[in-house]
Parts: sequence; structure tokens; C-alpha cells
Amino acid sequence: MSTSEGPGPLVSTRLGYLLKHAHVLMSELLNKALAPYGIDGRELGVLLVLAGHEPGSQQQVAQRLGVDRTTMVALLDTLEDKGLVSRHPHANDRRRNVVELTETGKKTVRQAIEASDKAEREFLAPLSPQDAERFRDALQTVVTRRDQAPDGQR
Amino acid sequence: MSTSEGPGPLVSTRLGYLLKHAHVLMSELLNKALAPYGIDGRELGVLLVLAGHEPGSQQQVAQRLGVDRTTMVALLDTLEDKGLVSRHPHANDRRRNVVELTETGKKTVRQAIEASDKAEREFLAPLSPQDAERFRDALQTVVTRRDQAPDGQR
DNA sequence: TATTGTTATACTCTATAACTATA
DNA sequence: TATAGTTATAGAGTATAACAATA
Repeated sequence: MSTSEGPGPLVSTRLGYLLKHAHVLMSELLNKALAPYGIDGRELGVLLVLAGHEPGSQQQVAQRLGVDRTTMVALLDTLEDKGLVSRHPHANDRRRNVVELTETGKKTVRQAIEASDKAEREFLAPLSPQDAERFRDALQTVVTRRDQAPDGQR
Repeated sequence: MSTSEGPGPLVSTRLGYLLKHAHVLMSELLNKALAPYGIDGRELGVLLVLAGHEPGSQQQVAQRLGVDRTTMVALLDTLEDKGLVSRHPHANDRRRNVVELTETGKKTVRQAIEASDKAEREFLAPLSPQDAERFRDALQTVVTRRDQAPDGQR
């Protein structure tokens, strides 16, 4: 997506427009940074969920990531093909697949996190370090939105 | 998209994750706010481009918005069906369609901008007014990215 | 009867290729 | 031949419905 001329200030100051393009830009930088490791941003999300929790069922992984369990099937298929995750039946409930990172997967996660950090630094480069930190904090506040206003109003 | 438990800090601190969810949240708030006027956020983008420039061809509108001209066709079809824009052939080049807001379209834009402002205030509600302003400025800086570093470094 | 993983299917958004009518 | 608009088609990404195996 390139505008080459810009849509004008009526559009380019809208949060919807800004957030969409910020997300597109970040995705491009991230996918470029992850390409050497053969994964994209969505797949890194799955790997990070696996890295951050005890091994769980496909459905648990899907819920944590906020995607449908049917979406998770194809996602894990490709990650398994790449040798980054393993699936094996749960001992006490054979309906479930226990999903885990392989050794290769764990190594890839470590490298991918570094690559992702680099992409984030690139994304934030136009901001001062303090503004960059404030920006990330604001994003987290807004996304986490536990619905308390900043100073008692509303 | 709801996670209901969260993907864990390894994922939820990533800019890619935060920007995606911020964009989804903003889109939901915006579309809800625009629903009474029968348009969504994408369609508002088109209307705002038309409101901010002299009447132009479909292709100019598409370029300004950063979408393909084939995408613009269906977008304008629905907006024309809703009576918000009009198409008529250019006087000196009958290959072109001149696209303009109708009177209804102009009125809708004014109302939709107010609704969009309200959705943005809702989105930014968890931040202090100063933080909200900083957040929008940072977004604009990052998206506009004319590739100069903040203070000569890099 | 309910749940897990799977498959088939469909829907949205978007882009590429080919067609038409003009230039 | 080149361009503007259009149409048909295809590719992501995601979701819903139905099915098999298991509980």
C-alpha cells in the first residue's frame, strides 16, 4: 500500500487511518526481519505463546492468541512442517494434541525475538527514546483498556 | 477477536501485536459510531478524500487512498447506491468519471466526522489528554516517516 | 451428550489479468 | 498504443458448519 501523494489532512489525522498504516508498516518491517528464519509475524505469535506457557492443547493456544481453533490447525501444520513445533496426543485425554516447541523451535524463537526487537527499533526510529517508550506504554494502556479513566472522570 | 485470558507478556508487549489490536479496537468503535449513518470506516475514508480535494477521477481518488482502482469501483458503487457520491463523465475525456459528493454526501460527512471524533475520544479515554495528544503525534510521526532520526543519531 | 481436532465451505478484503470504450 | 473504468478471477486471512474420534 503506497499513497505517493497522501489522502489529505482530513484523512491522515484520523486515528483509524494512522493505526491501520502503522500496523501495515510494522508488519512489513517485522516480516522482513523474520524472513531469514522462515517465519512471519503471525507464526512468531504462535511460537511466543508456546514459549510463554506450559505445553497446552491446540485449543488453549488458539484461545490465548484470540484465533479460531480451525485457524490454529493450518498454522500448526506449517510450523510442524518447518520442524518448529511438535504435536502428540495427551496421555489422559486422547482427543487433545499437546503442542510444544521443538529444540529447533526454541532456538528459532530466541533468534526471532532479536530480529523482532530490531524491527521495532526501526519502526520507532523517528521518535526520541522517551517518546518511543511513551508510545509503547500508551498502546498497552489503550489495548488493555480495563476501562478506568485516567483521573477519575467519566 | 477476544483473547479472554491474554497471550502472555512475551506476545502482549510486541508492537506488532499491540498495533494490530489497537487497530481492531479502533475499527470496532468507529464502525459502531458510523452505523447510524449507514457507512463504515473504509467508506468514510473515501468520503473524506472527496471532501478534501477538488472533484477528480476515480483513479485519483484511489491513488490518494492507496487502494487499487479495481477496489475503488465497488466502493463507489455502494456509495453511489446510498446517494452519497455521484459519477458523471468528464467533459473533455469521456474515459474518466468525475466523482463528487452529493448534498446528502456532504451532510453525511459532517455528521460522520463528529461520530468519528466521538469514537476517537472513546478510544483515547484511558489516556490523559496530554498522553492522548502525544500518542497521536507519535503515530503521525511514525507513519509519515520521512526517515530523519530524532536528533542526528543513526 | 459434549469436546478436540479436522475438513469443507464461505465470506471479506484486496490484487492481477483481461475486456471495453475512449484517447 | 495507451489509459480509465469495469469485470472475472484468485489469493490471503478468517470464520461457521459438519464430521470422526474420544470423553
